[in-house]
Amino acid sequence: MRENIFYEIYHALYGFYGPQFWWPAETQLEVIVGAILTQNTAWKNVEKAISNLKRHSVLSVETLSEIDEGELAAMIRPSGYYNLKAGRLKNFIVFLADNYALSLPDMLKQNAARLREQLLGVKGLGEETVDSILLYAAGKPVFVVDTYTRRIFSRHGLVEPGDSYRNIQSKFMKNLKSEIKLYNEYHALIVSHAKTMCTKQPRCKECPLRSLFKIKKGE
DNA sequence: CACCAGGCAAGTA
DNA sequence: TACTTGCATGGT
Repeated sequence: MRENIFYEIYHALYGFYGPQFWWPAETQLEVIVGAILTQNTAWKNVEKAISNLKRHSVLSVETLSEIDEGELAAMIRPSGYYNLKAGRLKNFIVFLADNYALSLPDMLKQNAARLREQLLGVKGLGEETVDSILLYAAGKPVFVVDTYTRRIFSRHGLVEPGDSYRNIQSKFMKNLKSEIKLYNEYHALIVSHAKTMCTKQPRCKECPLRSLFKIKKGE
């Protein structure tokens, strides 16, 4: 009895890259801030921005709620789209104040489906950002879909290129047990794979997925 | 020099 | 509904 392909890929990636220890952050707030700052942005630039926030001691709910948006924008400048993202961070803090009295623990205790809907209502938080918060900050069993997931899995014919976010997400969640650790590692492994192998050396001999697929022509 | 990176919202047809 | 565009820095 052969396990399904979603598990096979997971085990192949895990065996090759090992545990990823995600999310790279010290606190739950740092996960949330990082999730917003990394939107269409290299993580290395996000690290610089977060480092600035720590250096100025503004990586707390209270200080973020009080800091001037322009000053905040200046600090996160290295992460790009800094005016936009300063506004998005503020939008989140205002949401937290209005709905959870600025209590991050209270927010993270909320029912996953309800919290997802609430966060999607915050301007600047889309599906990937929200699901990253749910999984990596709140510890909810929610699978995170990103551009790498789309690229790799559509290339291998497991999802359609035009599939909606929710559609792709449900394919993973139907084929995998609802386990936080599994979802955590899987998404992180996809990112690691995409960064280290997939884009740089497509179909190279060392690819851990090589034996699992007959790669479609054209790429 | 061009291109991309752990997206999202708003505008257009 | 399905495209297109603006947002912006820093690395390759």
